[in-house]
Amino acid sequence: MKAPRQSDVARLAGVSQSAVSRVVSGDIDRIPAETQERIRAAVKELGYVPNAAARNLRNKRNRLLGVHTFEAVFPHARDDFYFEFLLGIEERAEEIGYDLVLFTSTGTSDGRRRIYRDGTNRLNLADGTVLLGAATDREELARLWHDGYLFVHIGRREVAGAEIPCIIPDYVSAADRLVTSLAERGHRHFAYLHSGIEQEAYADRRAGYRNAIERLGLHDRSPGFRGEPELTEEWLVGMASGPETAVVAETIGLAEQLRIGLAARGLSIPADLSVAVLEGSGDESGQRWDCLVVPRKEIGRLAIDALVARMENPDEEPVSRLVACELVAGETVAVPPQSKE
Amino acid sequence: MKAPRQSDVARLAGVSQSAVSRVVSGDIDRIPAETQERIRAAVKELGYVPNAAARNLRNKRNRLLGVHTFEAVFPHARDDFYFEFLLGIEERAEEIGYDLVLFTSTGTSDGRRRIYRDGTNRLNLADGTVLLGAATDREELARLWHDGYLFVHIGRREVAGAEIPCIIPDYVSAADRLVTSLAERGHRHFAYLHSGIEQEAYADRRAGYRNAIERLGLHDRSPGFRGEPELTEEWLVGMASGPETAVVAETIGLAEQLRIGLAARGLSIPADLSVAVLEGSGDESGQRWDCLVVPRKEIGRLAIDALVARMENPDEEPVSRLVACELVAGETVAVPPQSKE
DNA sequence: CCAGAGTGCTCATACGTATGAACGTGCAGC
DNA sequence: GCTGCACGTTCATACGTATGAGCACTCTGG
Repeated sequence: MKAPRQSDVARLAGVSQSAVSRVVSGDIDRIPAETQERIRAAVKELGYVPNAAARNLRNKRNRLLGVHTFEAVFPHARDDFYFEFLLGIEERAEEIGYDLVLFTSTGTSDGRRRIYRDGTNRLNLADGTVLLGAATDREELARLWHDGYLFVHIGRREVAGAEIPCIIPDYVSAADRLVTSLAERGHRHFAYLHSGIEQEAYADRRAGYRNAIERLGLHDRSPGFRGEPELTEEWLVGMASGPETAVVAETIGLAEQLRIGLAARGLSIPADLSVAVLEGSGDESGQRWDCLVVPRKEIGRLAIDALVARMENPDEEPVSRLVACELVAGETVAVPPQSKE
Repeated sequence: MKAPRQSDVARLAGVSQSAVSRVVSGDIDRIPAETQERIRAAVKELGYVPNAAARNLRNKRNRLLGVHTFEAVFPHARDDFYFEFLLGIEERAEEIGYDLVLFTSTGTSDGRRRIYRDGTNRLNLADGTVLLGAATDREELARLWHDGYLFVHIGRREVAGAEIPCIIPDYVSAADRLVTSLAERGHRHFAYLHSGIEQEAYADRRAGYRNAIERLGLHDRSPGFRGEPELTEEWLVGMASGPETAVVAETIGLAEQLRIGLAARGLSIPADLSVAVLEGSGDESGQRWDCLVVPRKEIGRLAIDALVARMENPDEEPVSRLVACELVAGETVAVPPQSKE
């Protein structure tokens, strides 16, 4: 009942274990067809299957790629957060013949997931790992980097003293282009709705926004820009009476709040105010916001490719990669109202 | 840059490799606290992390569980087919400290996935595997069984000469109870809408239906029951004029067709005909069918448990397990119309 | 008829870990 | 002062594979 080994096959075929190994793993330059046949027949008869652990130990290669998220995957997959990434990851892994390990064993009682648990790094079971998730633990990232472990991170992550290779949705450029296109439609006075989230992805949006505002000589009066995430009454009043004709919101949620707040004052989008969102809007059938599209599936695929590239070229400097985000038109941007011209 | 091994730690701590192994893996009965301290310090200093491959080779245990589907997972996950199963699988694996391997490398050009590819069985990378999917390949299942590989299948699968351990939604009982509850509301004449799918899960539904019909002495006139899956004009006519007051449909799709066919004749559900479906209806906001609920998440969890149980008790006979499905009331069942009494 | 090259295969070893057996030391008991 | 034992540690080995080096043999060309 025990799984047959190469030596069992060898005995049956009347050759040595190394001959079997050569045939099984394709190193057959000096093995005549007839012997190969004999060995293959024996392999088949015994139902021999290579032992992954042994191969691994010997080769340092697994054809196994890890996926680590700092929270459970599937619950979130449903709200589309991880979903498209996984789709791309799975698709690409399948194409190039790798299996995927979902690191689930690393869960702690508080629902977070750790890479290092009592000193063990489960990740090194895989040849390399794609990390993702909003709740990235920077300390662990730093340690992983210092250990020389092979990984890429989806989304930009800045960690002092470590050069994390990332696949980065280009929010800087997307935000810049979004503002630019609003300016082209005549908007000069902008406000920015700040989510309060302190994370690279949001810093990038803010940078892109600021870039465009300055480059084009536009005017900005943003409560969020100065760091207050809430839509206060005062702000809404200011917005209604002030010169602003366009608002750039970081999230759909903020935009929705804004719409409600405006409606309460008898103002509507986009007639009175144009609103664009720096986030993909999904397919939900509500308001069709002018927004951007993060090519998540593509990013998943690229992450796998980056990982494999690094595996094949261990000496090369790891490098991050920007991925462009498209802007999509919705129904929430128009030319500025005449009343404010 | 190379990862430190136990022997490196040992040298630094001034002990032998085996002492390190003992401390690292918790076999410390005869190692005094002071030595442990020294070793732990060395582990920390070098950033030692156990090599998973070597451990696996030595232990024959991986703490890796496989998930194999005969089609790509994620595309289908979205329509909820795999989703809840995966949710349960991930959840339970996390709870008991296992990682998951998604077998993606086994894809073939035709989109199907194979377990055995040029003789190699990738699955044995994991300690055991959960198999699922509509498109189960029975030959591979049989071979896997004969190879003595450890697995469980989600959903009943019958393969000649092999006793596949399955986690089975109890469609037999659910169908029986469904008919029973219809009978309790006064229905005596039934028809059954047959999907034409030849698979155990549907055979079970049919068996349960038939059981109840016979046990309760009810009347059945089912085109589907005799094997024709289509809703023909004749059948609809027969249904409208015949004595039937209740229809049991295998799928939501069939039920929808039926509703449209009836509407075209001016008949409505449930006023003229009660309809219940032997399938979960999901959350879509359309018609709220009387139907059953397959506890998918629970089944995913049970599959993991069954797998682990078999790992821990290799000698015990593998055994399949039935999981009860609840019936949920919708808006498509009523008492029989007076006109047909 | 010998040097040299090529062919078909095997030997031996390393990968990193876990663990039963064994070894040496110190100490208690008689 | 010898026996026996507990303690702390190391030895030696096995897990299954891949591969460079090496061996025996055959053939070719000069």
